[in-house]
Amino acid sequence: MFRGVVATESQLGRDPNAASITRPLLMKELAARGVRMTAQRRLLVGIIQDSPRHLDAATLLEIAKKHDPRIDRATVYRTIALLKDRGLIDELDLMHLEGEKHYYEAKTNRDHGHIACFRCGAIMEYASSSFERLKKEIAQQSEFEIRTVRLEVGGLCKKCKRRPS
Amino acid sequence: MFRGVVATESQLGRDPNAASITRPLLMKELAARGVRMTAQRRLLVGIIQDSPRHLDAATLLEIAKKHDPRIDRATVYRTIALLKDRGLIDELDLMHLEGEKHYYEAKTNRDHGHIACFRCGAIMEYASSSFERLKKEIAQQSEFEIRTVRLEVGGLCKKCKRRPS
DNA sequence: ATATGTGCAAATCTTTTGCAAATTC
DNA sequence: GAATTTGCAAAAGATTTGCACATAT
Repeated sequence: MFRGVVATESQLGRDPNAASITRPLLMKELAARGVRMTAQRRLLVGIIQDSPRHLDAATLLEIAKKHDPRIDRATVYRTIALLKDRGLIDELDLMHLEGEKHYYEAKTNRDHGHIACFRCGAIMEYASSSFERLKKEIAQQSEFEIRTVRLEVGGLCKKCKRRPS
Repeated sequence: MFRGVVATESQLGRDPNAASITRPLLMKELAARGVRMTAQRRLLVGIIQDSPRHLDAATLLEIAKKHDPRIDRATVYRTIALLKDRGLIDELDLMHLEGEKHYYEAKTNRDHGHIACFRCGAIMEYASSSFERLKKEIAQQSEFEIRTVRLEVGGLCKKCKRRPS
C-alpha cells in the first residue's frame, strides 16, 4: 500500500507527467502577478521551466548566454530572487554534494523531497502521502502558515550501500 | 492523538530533556572513534554541545575567542568538517533567513525539522512520529541508507500570519 | 515619460587551502 | 620523533550592490 513516488532524475527527469507531479507555467504565473516581462526574464524563466535537471545560478547563466551572450550574472541572481519571492521556484542545496551553491526548480503542484547519494551523487525525488500528512500536521500543530518546505536526505543509494568504500 | 513535539528555541532552548530529545556527548563519541583531542577541539566541541541556540561558524569563532583568543577561523571550519564527517553534528540553513551561512547543532537522538518564520525570524523545532515514519518509508522504498535528514519549513508563525504585512 | 531592469565592475560574505611552526600521542 | 593540527595570510566560490545606460509599459 505504498503510495509514494520515487524517481531518479536521470530516469524521469523533470517530466511533468512523471508520477502526477506537475508544474504551473511560470510565465503565466508572473503575468498573473503583474510582473513586468523583459526579454531576459522570458529567457531565464523558459530555461528554468524546461530544464530536465536542477540548475544552479552559474549553469543557468551559461545556458542563457548561448541564447543571449549579453546576459549578466547579476540578472540571473536578480531573476532568481524575483521568482523565489513570488514563490514560483524552490531552492535546493542537494546536501551540498558539490560546493555551497544552490539549485532551483519550478515549484511543483506536489511538494517533494530530494534524496542524494553521498557516494555516486545520484539525486532522487520523493513525494508521498506521508510527506503531505507530515506537512499538514506541522501546520496544524504549530499553527504555522507554510510557504515552503525543504526535505533533503543524504546517505547511500541502493547500489552504493552494497559496494565497499 | 498528536504525538509531535513543538518547541520554540527561546522557550525550551536546547535543553536535552525538552520533549525527550537528547544529545549524545560529542566528546565521548569522538574518543570512541579514536579522534585525537586537542585543546581547541575540546573548546569548540564543548561550545557546540552546550549552546542554547544554533551556531554559525562566525559566532562559534567569536565565542571560542573569549576562551582562547589565539584560535583561528580555519580551525573552526576544520573542526566543523570533522564533526560533520563523523556524523556528530547536523548542518542547517534555517531557510537562509539571514545570509547564506550554515548553522550547526549536536546531533540528537531523534531527528527533527526546523520551522522558520520569514517575518519575525522565530525558529521552532519539530519532531514527531509521522516524521519518523516518513524517514522509514523513504529508506525502505528507495532502498536508501539514510545518513542525515534535513527538514526545513518556512512561512509565517502563529502571530505573524495574523498581523498585516 | 516614467518607472523599472540591465550590464559592468567592484565589493561582500562565507568557506577553503598552502605552508611553516606548534602540538599531540 | 613522527604524525597530525594550528595560525596566518591569501585564495576561492557564491552572491550582492552602486551606478549610468537601456528597455518596457
